Amino acid sequence: MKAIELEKTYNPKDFEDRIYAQWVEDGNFKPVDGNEKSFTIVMPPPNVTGILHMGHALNNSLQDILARYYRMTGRPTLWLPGCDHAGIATQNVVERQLAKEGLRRQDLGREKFVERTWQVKEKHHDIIVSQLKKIGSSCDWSRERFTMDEGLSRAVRETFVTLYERGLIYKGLYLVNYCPHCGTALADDEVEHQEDLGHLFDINYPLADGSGHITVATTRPETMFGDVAVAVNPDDERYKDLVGKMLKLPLTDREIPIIADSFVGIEFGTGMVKITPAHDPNDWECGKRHNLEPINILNPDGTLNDICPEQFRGMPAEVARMKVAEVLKEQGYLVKCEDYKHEVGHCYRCNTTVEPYMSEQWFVKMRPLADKALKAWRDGEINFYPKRWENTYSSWLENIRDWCISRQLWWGHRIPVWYCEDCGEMMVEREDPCCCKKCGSKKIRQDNDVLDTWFSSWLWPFSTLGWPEVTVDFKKFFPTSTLVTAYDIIFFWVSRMIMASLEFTGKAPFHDIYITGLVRDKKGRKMSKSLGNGIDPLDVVSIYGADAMKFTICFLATQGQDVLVDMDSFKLGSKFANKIWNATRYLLMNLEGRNLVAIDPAKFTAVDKWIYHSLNENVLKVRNAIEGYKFNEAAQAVYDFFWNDFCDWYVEASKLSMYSGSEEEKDRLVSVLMDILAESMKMMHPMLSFITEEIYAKLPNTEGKVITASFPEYSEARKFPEEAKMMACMQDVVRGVRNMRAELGIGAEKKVRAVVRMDEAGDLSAFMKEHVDLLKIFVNSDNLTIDDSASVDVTGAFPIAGAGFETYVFVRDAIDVEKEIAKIEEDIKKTQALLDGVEKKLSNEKFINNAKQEAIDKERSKKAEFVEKIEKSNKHIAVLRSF
RNA sequence: GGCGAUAUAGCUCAGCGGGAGAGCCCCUGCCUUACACGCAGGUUGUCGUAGGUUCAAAUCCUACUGUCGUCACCA
Repeated sequence: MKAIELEKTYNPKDFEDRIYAQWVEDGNFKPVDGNEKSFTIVMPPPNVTGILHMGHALNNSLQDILARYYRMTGRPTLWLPGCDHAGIATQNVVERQLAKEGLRRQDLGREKFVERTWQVKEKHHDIIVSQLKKIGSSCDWSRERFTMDEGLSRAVRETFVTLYERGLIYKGLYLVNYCPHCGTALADDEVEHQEDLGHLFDINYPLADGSGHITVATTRPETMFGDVAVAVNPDDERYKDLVGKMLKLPLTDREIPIIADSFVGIEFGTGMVKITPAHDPNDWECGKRHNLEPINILNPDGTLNDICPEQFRGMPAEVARMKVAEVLKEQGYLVKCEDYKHEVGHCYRCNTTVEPYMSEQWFVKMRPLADKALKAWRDGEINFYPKRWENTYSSWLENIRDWCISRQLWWGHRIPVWYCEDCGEMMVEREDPCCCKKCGSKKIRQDNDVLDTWFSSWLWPFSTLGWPEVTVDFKKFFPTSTLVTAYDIIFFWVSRMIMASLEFTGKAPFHDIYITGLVRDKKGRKMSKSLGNGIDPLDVVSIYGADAMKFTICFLATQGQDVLVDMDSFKLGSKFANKIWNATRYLLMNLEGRNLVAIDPAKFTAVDKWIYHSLNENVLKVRNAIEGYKFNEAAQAVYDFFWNDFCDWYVEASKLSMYSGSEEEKDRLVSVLMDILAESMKMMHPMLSFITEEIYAKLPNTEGKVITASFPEYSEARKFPEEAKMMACMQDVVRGVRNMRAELGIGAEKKVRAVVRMDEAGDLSAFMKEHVDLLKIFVNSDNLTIDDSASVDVTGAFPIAGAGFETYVFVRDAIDVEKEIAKIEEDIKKTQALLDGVEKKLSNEKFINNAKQEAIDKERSKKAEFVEKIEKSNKHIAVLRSF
């Protein structure tokens, strides 16, 4: 046959896009039919707020590796892609756009605003999809979903109504977290606590009977207009007599009582707390206990409302705070103001300070759902990798609170509840009603609020497969196999999916949860826009190629560790891909004039057996690593095999026969090389998808595509442990001589004479003899003898110790005898130390009695080895002295 | 404050009961007709500190110290 030419340099741009398009065209990402157990991943849907960052690249690279691997094992494999509408986040993006045009969403009106948001969604969606394609994601685009598409919207409505029917959704007036900037309520976990520098004010409240005053401490004096009481601890001796008395609330004409409640800390501040149920969670609870009517002092935009004295109305709370303090001071009520550090809630989307705000909202009763989710975990239905995240999961579920699901936004699933304006009837409906069910009036209006984004996301693993319909896909691919996600959304998403899935399908939505680390820069900082330390995945692909990116990520993705990268990090993958390319180019060149023959194990040389053995062992490593989510180990295994074993030793060894072997031997060897190469492509494909596909197509011994090929099996027939050991000995000889040459400065131009003296004539000796010509090349010798009868005179030769043999190199002239002796003596010292350790163990009765037999045997063989080495070294010193 | 993670070569990290490993860096030779994104050779570590368990500990346990992450916060 003719040589097959490969471009001189590895240039992924030449083929990545072409190959991706071909995969899509051939439907390679669609699950195959079959009775094998299916493997399913649903992609964590990226938000349509922007474009993908390195975190997405990490996440999707790992999912891609899993999908490609399981696809190659023959299981019907589905990786389902999609995007999330990301309510608040996307709405914010659009509102920021509008702000640049000097507009607010109210200026457009709900309908126009939502329309515009859809446009933004489309734009970002298209970018996200093109990015996922660029990085090589093998997801099934024909099944792509969006959280607001028709099917998913139906699932959302079904869920809402069903939960309502089951008594798990309720509406009520509660104190919720409210973001004045986003203008909506938030769930508890959407609030991030950050340390803020504020002030602690001590304010005097006069007793109504004029008998003096008490002092309360607060960080928020402006909320005093909502005060309904002052509380003290019932056990606080100082204030016992005051309980029940009335206070005059400064700046108002109201009077409030002093009450006793055990939540008040005696030690803290003055031991007296003003109670503002409408603006503080603790006060809210306290207020409920004492039947105190909350007084709301804020407008929805966070400014003070008409309940407050006129001079403060319309002021944002933070402005009012200092103003109120000022007035209090003027009037002599403020007695102290000191700087104070405390944790304050912020909106996780816009970072605005969150206000506890009393309003009517919809909630999901979580306790019953959480209990099911805890049970499923305890029953072993879900496994976290790494395991420690299970604590995070369980402790959150154990302390769960009801979930506020209504949002005062326009972008999202509108709450499927209608109110009759005539009779006040409330209807919770699967289908839009046309009129009031009770009075028949057509004057009905739908609830203005939309649902929390996560209310659609938590259905993702089954809504995307057609639920609530029991579709073919749902039956085949649910429950899914693995979820790959980052740890920052275990609460938001992972645990809620488990709850929803158990509630509605009766099954956990996935078996395994692989929690990735976060992508950080080289200094360990989170990648962020404000720091400007982010890396664009597309830049990485553009510079190094998609394979280089995925392989590097895989190599660095150790379970539970964050991944630290900069642009240069991806050289690792790039270099490896380049190596694969060049090795292939060389091997394909050598096809010139050759004929491929069937691989015949009976004709394997010992070195052939070794490389198959190594391939086999690494196949096992890769399989175990991927199945156990140890991505770095899988990458390490293919790297070691292909580079260190195949290229550095096997291909180098093959050159001998390639240049001087018989025609028949050359055909046989080339065939073996092609076989190993093809097997390597299959083994590496999940991690290096494009280059392996490109090469696989060029190999003369392959048919079809590597993406649809079978992943190599671990095979008993490829186990050759004896040959592997002998090869290791040969490598020892080679390394020994090369080392000596380098140390003595014997250049490549100078050939040496060498004798490998075997301790005995056995298999190892036969192996060395079989490969004597190879040894000559490896050590650059023109005269090398394998001597198993000690018949060759080695007087004056430089000795190198080995296990089962000694190597003598005739380089008398180059040697600095004293230096070499010193080196060997140093070596003996080290070995002696090891030997001492071993002997100590072996003479220890307890060790002999307690250790496993194999451990004892190992120590014994180590002892023998050390003794042999020291003996040989001593002999070699004598040899050197005789020079 | 609770919980959790982590501390191994100059850097980033594997290893997690029986002779210290990888990648990058560094040093020395080499453009050996696949690859200088390369080849060959080499250097580098009280495996955080102190105890404990064990015949044996980088590996298990405890405490401490540093770093990081989370949850919860008392006005």
